[in-house]
Amino acid sequence: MTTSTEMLSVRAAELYYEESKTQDEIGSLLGLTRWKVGRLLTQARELGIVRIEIVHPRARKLSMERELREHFSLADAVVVPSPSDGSSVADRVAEAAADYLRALRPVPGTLGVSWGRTVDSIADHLPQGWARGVDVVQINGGVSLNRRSGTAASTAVSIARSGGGQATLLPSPAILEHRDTRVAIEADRTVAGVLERAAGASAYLYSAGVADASSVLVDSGYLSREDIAMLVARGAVGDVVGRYIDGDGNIVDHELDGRTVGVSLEQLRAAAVAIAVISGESKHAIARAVVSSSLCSVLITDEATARAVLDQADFGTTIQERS
Amino acid sequence: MTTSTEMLSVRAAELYYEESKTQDEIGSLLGLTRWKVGRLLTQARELGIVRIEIVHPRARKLSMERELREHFSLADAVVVPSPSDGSSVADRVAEAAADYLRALRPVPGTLGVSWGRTVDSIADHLPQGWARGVDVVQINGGVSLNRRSGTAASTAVSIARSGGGQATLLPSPAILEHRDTRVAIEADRTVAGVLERAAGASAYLYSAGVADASSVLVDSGYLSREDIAMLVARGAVGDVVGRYIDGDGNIVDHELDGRTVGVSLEQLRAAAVAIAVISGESKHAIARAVVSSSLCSVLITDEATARAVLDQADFGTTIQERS
DNA sequence: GGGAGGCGTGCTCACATGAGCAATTCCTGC
DNA sequence: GCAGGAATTGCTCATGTGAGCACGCCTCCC
Repeated sequence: MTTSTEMLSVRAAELYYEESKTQDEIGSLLGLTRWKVGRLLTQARELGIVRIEIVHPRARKLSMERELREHFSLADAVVVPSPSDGSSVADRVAEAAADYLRALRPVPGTLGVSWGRTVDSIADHLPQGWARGVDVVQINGGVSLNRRSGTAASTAVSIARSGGGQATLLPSPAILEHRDTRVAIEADRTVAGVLERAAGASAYLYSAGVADASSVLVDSGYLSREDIAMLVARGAVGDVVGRYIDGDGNIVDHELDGRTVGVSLEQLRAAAVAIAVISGESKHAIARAVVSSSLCSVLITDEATARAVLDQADFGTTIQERS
Repeated sequence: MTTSTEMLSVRAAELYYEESKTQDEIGSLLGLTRWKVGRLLTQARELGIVRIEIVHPRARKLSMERELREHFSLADAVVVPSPSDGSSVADRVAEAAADYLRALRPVPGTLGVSWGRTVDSIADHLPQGWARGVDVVQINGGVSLNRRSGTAASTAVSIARSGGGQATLLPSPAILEHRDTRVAIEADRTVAGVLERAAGASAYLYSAGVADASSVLVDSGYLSREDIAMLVARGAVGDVVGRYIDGDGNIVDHELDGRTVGVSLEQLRAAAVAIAVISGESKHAIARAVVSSSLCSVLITDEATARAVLDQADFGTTIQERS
């Protein structure tokens, strides 16, 4: 019985979706009433006999977005499908982030941004005139120790320029050698002013880094490979605005954190709009940490990362990760 | 412009097919009229952004079936999708053939069948009582030279038994050594009677063989590897009811054909219902030959073979195959 | 044997949708 | 700058479709 119903479902689905016949026609063709055909089609869809797929580089996974919003009380989520061809996931996610910013309402008067490859790529994808009068503030210390210097600044400036506003840069290293220096520099009028602007931003945009030697913070000379190894040993999964956190979103090394300049994690958590853009195989752990510890109100990511985040959620948060 | 319309199509398709929202909900969501949304969806389907697929082992490719019917004036065609997993295509095609026979109307009073792996597999898939009172006649000489003997008989008997009718076997070798012997045996009252019944069958069911050393005719000792090599050299692509034909459906070796017992190709061509069941990579050429020379009125095959047959048709029949 | 409950079926009705058409806009060539 | 034509848009209307309901059948349990 079941098998013959299934066969009818298949035939009905073929006639309906491939031959675009009406349910009535299918009914008389298969000797069924049109309501029966309707039910068979519903069944075929439920059983997954009929698979409807949206294939487009800029398609999104709305069902996963909904799950993310619900599980983690996010204000919003954007999930980009993992590409079947080899094209770059990071690029597509950056594009989606640019789209999101562009459509963000209310338009933020001041946008706090971090820096790094991801944010830089988002800046590249923002078209000229994506907004009118969006000012940009850096929310963590810039890179300035080696050849890479200037990237952080150019990211912020580029976003501000295309958004028709002014960029305010944070004239400070990301991490200082002594806590006292950090306190001193933050007290400096210029820096204090920027941090104040940053604190008052109407939206934040940032990414997250992985806790390994490939980090931009290592690259820039702020941290050594040994520092990273130590952080990992203490449970760090990655960093957000230069601050290393563990799987539960807690600061791993308070001494290090005390030497780090910029917006605090508490400020991010309290923000109305905090957009985290995190993608890629290596960033699953840090994405989980960011989302589950409410560091963002909006997550923009790829399908694989979203699945990793949700899978953890399904098993409950009590299950510990094996290291 | 085009790109933004495309994006709207994608968004609309997502909301419609994944979120099952109504078109005017989508309209108000995207700030469009509901007619615009309808048009976007049509466009999305036409552009292939929305891909609807029917995934089921017993699904069929109705569009290819239609093409086959139209290109080759077939009464009917059945095309089974090529399985994505490793499961046997031959088996699925045999199952489809059994389904087809079962549903065939009017029910044939007498069914002429050939023998071989394919027909045997079809017999296996016919359920007990698939018809009431279908008599079966063999349409070509049986296997009788080696251990395999009996298969041909059992195929026919099995089909007849499950179809509630009697089997009439053709008590003759498939190929004789001398033409005169063939004439003599065909004149014999018993054999002549069977051939007459075969000629009067209301439907035929047969497969086709490849012209290579793996042929059942070689296996059974009727032909040597050298014979096959000679046939191939003369353009043979395979055999139908023991008769070797070239790409255009012509008998390759009239001398050999004169020694072959059974229904002639002309009889098959003239038949109202001649069901050819041909599947598998190696049988593309013979399938093309059978279909394009009208040896069957119904083709049952797999997707890949159907595509091969149709591709040839698209290029026109004038293009010669390179050997 | 008889009743209760569950399941499948056919139907009504309200809603969703596509075809076809007028109105508008946009473009193009003069 | 403007007329003509093509494309696009909003609409009417007929049709297609799914939700919900009533009926009958089957089964299971008393």
